Formats: sequence, C-alpha cells, structure tokens
Amino acid sequence: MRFSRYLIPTTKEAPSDAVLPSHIYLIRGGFIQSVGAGLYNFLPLGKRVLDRVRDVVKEELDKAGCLEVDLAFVTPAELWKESGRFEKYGKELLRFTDRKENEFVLGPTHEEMMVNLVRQSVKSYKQLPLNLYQIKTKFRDEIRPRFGLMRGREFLMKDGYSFHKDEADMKREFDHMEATYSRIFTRLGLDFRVVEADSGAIGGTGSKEFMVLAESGEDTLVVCEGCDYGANIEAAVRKPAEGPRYEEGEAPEMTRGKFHTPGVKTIEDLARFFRIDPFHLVKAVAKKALYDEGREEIVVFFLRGSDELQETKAANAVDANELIDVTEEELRAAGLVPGFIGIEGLPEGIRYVIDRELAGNDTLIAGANEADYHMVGVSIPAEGEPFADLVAVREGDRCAKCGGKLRYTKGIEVGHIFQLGTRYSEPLGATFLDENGKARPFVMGTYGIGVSRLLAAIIEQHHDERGCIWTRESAPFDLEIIVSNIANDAEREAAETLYHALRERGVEVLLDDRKERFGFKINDFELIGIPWGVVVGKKIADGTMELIRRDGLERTEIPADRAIEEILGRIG
RNA sequence: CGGGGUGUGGCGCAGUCUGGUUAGCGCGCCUCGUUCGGGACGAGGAGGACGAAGGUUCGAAUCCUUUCACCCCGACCA
Repeated sequence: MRFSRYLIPTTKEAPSDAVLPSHIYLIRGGFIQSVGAGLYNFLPLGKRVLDRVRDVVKEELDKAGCLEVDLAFVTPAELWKESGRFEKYGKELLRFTDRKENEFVLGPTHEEMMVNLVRQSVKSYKQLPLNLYQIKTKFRDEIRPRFGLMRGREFLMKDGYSFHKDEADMKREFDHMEATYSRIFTRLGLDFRVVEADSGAIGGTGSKEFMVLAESGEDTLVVCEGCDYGANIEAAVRKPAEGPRYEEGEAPEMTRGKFHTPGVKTIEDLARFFRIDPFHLVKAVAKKALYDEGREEIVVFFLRGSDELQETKAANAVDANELIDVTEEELRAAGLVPGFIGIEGLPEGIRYVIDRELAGNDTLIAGANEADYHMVGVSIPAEGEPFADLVAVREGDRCAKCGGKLRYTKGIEVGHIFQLGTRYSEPLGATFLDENGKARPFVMGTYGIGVSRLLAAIIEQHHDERGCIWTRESAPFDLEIIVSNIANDAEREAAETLYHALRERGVEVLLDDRKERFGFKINDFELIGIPWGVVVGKKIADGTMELIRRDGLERTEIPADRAIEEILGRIG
C-alpha cells in the first residue's frame, strides 16, 4: 500500500476532550474519527487493525470448535419481553418502533436471540454441546460514553453462547473458553489477568473477567502477591480479618449493657469514646435498594467498624438492581435513629444483612436503636441471621487462598465469561429431549470479548510519548518503508524495489512515498506505530538502509543488497 | 439523571465581561518557487457568519429567553 494513495489523516493536535493515550493516538494517527457521543467512524487504518484483531479472535474460536453466526441487529421486542429484560434492562436499551408501530430494540447483547435460534433448531441431546458466536456491532445507550473506543455506545463485540445437556458439560466448556480467551489475548500481545468477577446481576453461578493491566483501567482489581488469585473488587474475598493483638489480659472484655453515648455517631467517635479498636464496633450502613417496577426498600448492612461496604456485594445480597443513598429524614420516617442503628432492637420490618465475618462474634459494640445509646457486649449468633459477604477487600488484607498479601491494581475489562445455567433457556422455554426422552432446559454459558475496546486496550498498554506501538498480530501493516527524499531517484528506486520484493514474500508493507520531508514522515511513522520501519535515505549511496524497531526506536543499519533477508530474519 | 463546563473555517484557540470598521490567530488545505535525515521557508490563495430558534437594539459572535449538541466528575458494562 502506498501512503500517497491511502487515507491516513494524521494530525499534530488532538481534540481537547481526549485524555487517554489510546484515545489521543487513535484519533491523531487517523485510525478513527468521532461522530457523536460514543460513536466512531473507523478510517482505513483503523479498519485494518480492527479486522486483524477480529481475525485473531475468530481464528482461535473456530479452532476451539465454536461456530460463527450472524444474528439480526434489530431485534423484536417480543423476545425481550419473554425473558423479562425488556423492562429490566433500563435506558441503555435503545427501543424504537417501525412504521407499523411494532416495537424493536437494537441488540446490546444477544442472549434472547441466540436462545431463540437454538430452541427452533436444536431438539435433541445428540446435537449438544453447541457453542455459537458472532462478532457484531452492539449498541448500548450508555449513560456516559467516554475514553474513545474504551466505552462507546456503538462497539464491536464478540458474543458467544454455549448450550449443554448438563451443568458438568457447561463447566467443561467454561474452562475451555477460559483457555481459548487466554490464547487470544496472548496472541494480541497483551499483559492480562483472569480474575473472579461479580455475577450477581445477570445471574448464574460463576464468572471470570479478562483484565488488561493498565493504569487507565476503569476497574479496580485485587491481586495476591503470593499466588495467582485475582478478583474484581466487586467479587474479591479475603481471609477473615484478624483483630488487633493484645497482651495477656489486655483484650477488651465487655459486660452486656446499654451505654449512654451522647452525640457519638461515627465509628471514629465511638472508637475514641470507648478507647477500643474499630474492629470491635459494628458499623451500620443504610441504603435504599431499588427493584423492578419502581419498588424500593430501606436496607441496613452491618459490618465491622474497621471495614467498608462493597456496594455490588451488598446489592447482590438483597437482589437489588441498585443501591442508592438514603437521607436522614427517610431513615427517621422508617423508625431508624441515624448514628445509633444496631442489630438488636431494629424496628419491625426493616430488612438487614450482616457481614459473614461478624458471625459468632460476641465482643462487639453496636447502636442501640435509641438516640444517644449504644449496646455493649453485643453478640451475633453463628447462624440463623441473614449473613452475606459485604466487605470491600483492602490493600494489605490477606489472601483467602494462600494467606499472601493482597494489593490493588487497575484493569481494562476486555473479556468476560459466564456460567449462565438455565437463566434464559427456562423463561424462553428452550428445551431439548434428553436420553430418557424428557424435555429439559439447555444449560448455558455465555462469553464476550470487547473487540473494538481491544484496540484501545492494546494502545493503553503499548505506546510511548510519540505514539502507538502496535503488537505483531494487531498491527495494520507489518512494516513501513520511509523514503527520505522521494525526489531522489536512487532512494525512490531502492525503496520501490524493496517494496515489491517484500510484498511478494507476503509482508504487509506501507510505502511512504509522499512528497514530504523526512521529519514529517518519521513523525507519522512513530505516531501510527507500525512495528517496523525501513528508512531509505541518503545512506543508500553507501549501500545501506536503516531498520527501525518501533518499540524502543532502536535502529540498525543493514546492507541494501541483503535488505530482504535481514528484514525477514528480524521481523520474523 | 445530579453537579460543573464548552459550542466561532477541517483541527486547536482568541474575540463575548464593557454590543459598533470587512470576525482574527496557529496548524492544515490549494498554487508557484526555493528546500530535502526529525513536523522547512517565501509569495499568493480558498474556506466560517459565530450550535439552533426567538427576542432586545439604529446596530448582536457579544445582552435576554428557549432549545440542542458535546465534554468533565459520580451510579453501568465488552
């Protein structure tokens, strides 16, 4: 490909709203063009990268036995009503009607469509297992699209769905997909981590996320320094916290009783008041839980004074769609006393959940549900109460698996695999006949990869202050030839010869034959980030060219008459 | 949706507070010439009617009203 005939509108400046390197360089390098909030056009260069990434995904999936399909993008609302998601999905789902006033949605994900496809064509256990996928544009009317390709409203996603006769086979496929995904991200040159993820909202029994490690990641991950444990903060678990160490006879003892604690409302105040470690205090966090059809309820979460509430865990514990803050007025209206909420004496009908780590504890101080009073010597039974894991794991906590030290890191979610079970097959009546001729719902798994997001993730992880550095399998071209001065016949001819020779050997080459100065071209090369460059310049008079490795910008002189072998040998 | 902000040639901005020549600058673009290994220089040129609608005024990019779009900070997700 000749640069002079290609459309690569590079710019010196980036739009002022671009913050992330991936966003800035993808725009400045002429890969993409913004057309509205979360909407992008892919220009020729961007399209090339997208296709290459897509190819890697497709190749590995096909090798893994998955079958590619292509489902309608505009989907009948009927299916969504059947699964119950038409109402539940919220405003992210773009709904519209056609000229006959029939309702449709633009697919944000395709569980319903795929289940529909399968229930119409698969009738017997003999046809199972089956893993179907598509790589297709999705539309989610995101509340806040941002960061370029990182979080668009329209984006390219690979979504796959597997169908099984039983749980065990679904789990087998789940592991198989984990391995397949790992191969895909490895081929793309990404430093990633597979972590435990929250699976509450969508339902199902287990899920894992593939996180590309990058400072700019939107997710906080908890990883262990001692073993391979890693989890999204929303799903991270830890070894139960140990209390402070006390000398012989120094451990706090509590005589049960109600204490006058005027104005002592916060954990800090309480710890100071009783001169005790917050570990022994019970923190009450009240939230308003939102459910389907506008139903809402105040819920109180109890955990150690030394811990923080993890909202996703809390929402899952009460099956809420969302938790929002409550005002003191609302608390009072519900009969609660802000600042003095405790487990004992909680007003009738108030729903509460206790953090599992508190189970069986008896040296605790909690609110007395009465203004200016706390209960000392509170004990919590080991069972019988509504317990759940509610704590936000913190840096320095101990790993539940090996006891090692846990720390935070940031990640970009590029893949997510889910054990779905019968969550969709059941409501949609998708069944098959088993060995005994009995109808049973398909046991499903679902697997996603953010293909367009991958481009952003690759650049987030592979760039320098000059521009993009594409990895081998994601690069739009394998190599770029830069003709220093196109007006110089010797340079031009040598470059042309090399260009044709490399192309004949299957190398994807971009020949910068533009009538521009050297500095201009080399800057574009560095911005665009093709992994290798060859400068054909005035050194051609001495029979040498220069090979540049984009990653590190290391230069090597190579003899012009052996250029092809040298290049093929190095770029592999 | 809550809070903050911005809309002026393709891109980045100034001008707006304090209405008043022909709306300005840098980059980019076109033509010619000189240059040619790190975003060259000179000369000439094209391109906007100031997000939109309404209003105030002799006069509006500038003041008022409404509206739309986009961006930043929070809850969602590949």
